[in-house]
Amino acid sequence: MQQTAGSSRREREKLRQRQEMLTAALNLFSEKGFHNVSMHEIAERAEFAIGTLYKFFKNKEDLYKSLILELSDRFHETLMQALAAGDDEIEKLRSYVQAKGAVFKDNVSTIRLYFAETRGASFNIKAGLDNQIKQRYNHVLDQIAALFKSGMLHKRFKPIADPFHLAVAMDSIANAFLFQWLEAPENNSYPADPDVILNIIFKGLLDS
Amino acid sequence: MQQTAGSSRREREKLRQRQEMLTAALNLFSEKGFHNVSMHEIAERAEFAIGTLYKFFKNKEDLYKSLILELSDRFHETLMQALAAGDDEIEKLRSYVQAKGAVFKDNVSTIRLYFAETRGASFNIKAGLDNQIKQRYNHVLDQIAALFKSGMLHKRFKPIADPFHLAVAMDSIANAFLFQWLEAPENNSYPADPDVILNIIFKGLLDS
Amino acid sequence: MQQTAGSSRREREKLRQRQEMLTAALNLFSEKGFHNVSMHEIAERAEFAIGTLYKFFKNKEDLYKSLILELSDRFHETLMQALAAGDDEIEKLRSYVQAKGAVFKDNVSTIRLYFAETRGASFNIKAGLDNQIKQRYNHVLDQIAALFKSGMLHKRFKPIADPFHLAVAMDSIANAFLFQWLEAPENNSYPADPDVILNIIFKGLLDS
Amino acid sequence: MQQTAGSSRREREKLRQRQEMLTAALNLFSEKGFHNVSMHEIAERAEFAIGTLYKFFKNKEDLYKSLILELSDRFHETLMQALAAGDDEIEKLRSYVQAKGAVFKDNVSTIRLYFAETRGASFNIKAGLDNQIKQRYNHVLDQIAALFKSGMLHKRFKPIADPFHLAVAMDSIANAFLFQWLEAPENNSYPADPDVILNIIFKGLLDS
DNA sequence: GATGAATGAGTTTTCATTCAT
DNA sequence: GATGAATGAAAACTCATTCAT
Repeated sequence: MQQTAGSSRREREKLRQRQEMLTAALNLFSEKGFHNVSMHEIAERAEFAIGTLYKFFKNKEDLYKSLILELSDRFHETLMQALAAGDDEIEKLRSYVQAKGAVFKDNVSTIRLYFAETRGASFNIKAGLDNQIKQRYNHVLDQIAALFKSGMLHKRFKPIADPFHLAVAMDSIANAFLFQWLEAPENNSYPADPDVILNIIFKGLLDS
Repeated sequence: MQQTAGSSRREREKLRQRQEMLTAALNLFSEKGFHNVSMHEIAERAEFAIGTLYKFFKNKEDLYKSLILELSDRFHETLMQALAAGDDEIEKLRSYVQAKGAVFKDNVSTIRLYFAETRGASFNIKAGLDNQIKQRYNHVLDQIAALFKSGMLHKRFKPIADPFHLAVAMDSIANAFLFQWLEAPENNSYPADPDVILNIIFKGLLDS
Repeated sequence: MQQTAGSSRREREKLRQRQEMLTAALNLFSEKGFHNVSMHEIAERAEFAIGTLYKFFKNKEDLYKSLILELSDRFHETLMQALAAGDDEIEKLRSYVQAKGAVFKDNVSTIRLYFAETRGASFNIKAGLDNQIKQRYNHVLDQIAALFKSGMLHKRFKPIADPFHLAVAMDSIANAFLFQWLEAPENNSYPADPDVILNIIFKGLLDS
Repeated sequence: MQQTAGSSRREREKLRQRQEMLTAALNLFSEKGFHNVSMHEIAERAEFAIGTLYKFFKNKEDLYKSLILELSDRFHETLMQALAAGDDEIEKLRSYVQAKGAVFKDNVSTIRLYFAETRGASFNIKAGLDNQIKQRYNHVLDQIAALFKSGMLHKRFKPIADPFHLAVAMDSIANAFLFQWLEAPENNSYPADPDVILNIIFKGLLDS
């Protein structure tokens, strides 16, 4: 028991250290990009010795992948929960769009890094990572598509387009608006008001 | 005349070499990313000595910027022309969406690199470049927004949303669909059929 | 105590390594000149990896400056001490000339490098260094001039020339004789016998 | 005849071109030092194609050596003539010291380069050059020494030191004063007034 | 004979990674 | 188990030199 308890405290301590390293890495990567950050820099920012960093991550790529995966995990969970909240399809979709905006606002630097990855703009990392991220992303899209489909089945939405296409469309508009907002926060209503997005997608879907 | 011809042959020869270098660089960058490609590699792929490469581009960043600017030029022109073709707003927008799909299909590797830049996912390059690209991109968006506005003024479209937002939305859907297509060409109708996109945007704009 | 000792051993070890690098650099520079010696060469001669060299000196110029400054320090101190030894002005000047000869004999390769710098023949290094060295050199000359002046005030020397000019003259003769000796040690009496120099300068100064 | 005339005009033209190249090189070398000047730079400054430069000098070192030798030639001649002018030993020596100052004043940039070589401060150039220069320099020193010797033989000078030593001493004082003047022209009497130097050397030699 | 485009060896410097303490 | 000194492969870039036109 003693042993187990000790070991689990150790475990917790380890996890905390790991988190500190990942946080340092996240901030640095999002400030300067993967290739412009050195392992020494990360170790220093996290206040660990370089050797200790390598005890936790077998190399720079591994550290990067772990980081991205962790972020992906967090966002995925938040978005999936949002998709579940609300009574009908419209409410759920609004909840999703709202949650996405909130997550974005609260994690700008994180997001920039995340998009670098999901947008396929990152050549840094040799495949493999891509796939896990994409699968999760597709999972979200599938959920959204399911809502559109359900809405159509229940005749709440007109069948104006393939549900999956609608999911992709709605999410891409959200992303695009978020980028717009990133550059000129004052001119953009989105992360504050989810209906800007819903309007565009729904005006056609709903009877008028 | 002789002289002029000779001189212009030289010029043309130079341009051809420059193109070869840019092409080699484009392919390598889009395969592996800016930081994972060395100048030696580019020189080798282009079949020139490293020194010759540096005669044409004063450093790696200059080469990269030249490349991106060149591509941006090409796409911008094509898209602007497409926006001008067609009798009414709808035709012009369809023409744009179609042209965008075609350009994308014909320049997949080019595009991947281009998106890395326009999507802001690149930390590689010190500002400056960003701005030129963004300006051009905004120019296109403004043109599209103008079409939506004009359509609304002429009562052809319902004023369901801010015209610029609609422009951003439409273009982001196109981009998103293109990425989908990139990953699974067989499952996606877009680059072939522009109406998939127009449907989503227009169903709300038109009638009912 | 233990701690302090350990830490100071580290320090000492570091200093020893630094010295080894500087020594390797000194020998190479004095053999072949700043521009004909590569950092790899220095690292190799000092039996360190190139990266280790850069841990100690942030770049080639820094290494060079450190080296010159270190040498300058050493010589300056020795010469200043020599100038203070002896009962009267003549003894002090003889002591200086003797010390200078001894230093030269013991540090031929060092000296060659040092002269390259003090003689202004070096375009290698961007200002700054020059100034520190020149200041120190002028400090020595001022001391020597003060001795001549004092000798004149006490009527021990005839006022045949400006004291500072005499200082410059005496030191330049010493340098010139040392160079002569460098090329043909057997034909030259100087570094062994300081009076060869004093004779020339003093025969006019002293009553005959 | 025709041929010869043509050829000799050719010859003269060639020499003029060579001079232009050497002049360009001299200015650049004395501004920035041997290693900080590229062959392209020299060609450009001289307004010739790089290939043409290589027609005249087989490589950079050859160009440098030619330049130094040419300068050495010129100075040597001037100084030797000065040594011959004047009725007695004192006049000849004064003439020499005066000529040296004048040459220096008129060719500051040239001189800087020349000293870099004669002072042994240049590691740039692999031996060989050194020797020719040194021989010429020693030739001058020998002439000066001969004057001191002659003066002693004729009882005009007291035999206070070895004549060659005196020659070295006098010349080194001249050099030293010239360097002092280079740095602060206003504080130094030498190149204007040769007697400052003669005073120091002669006060002991003459009378009293 | 002049030209200057092309070459590629060689230089400085960085940084991921290892391993003795 | 943590540390950080040491490593050296690899990158960007320069420039003396050659040679086809």
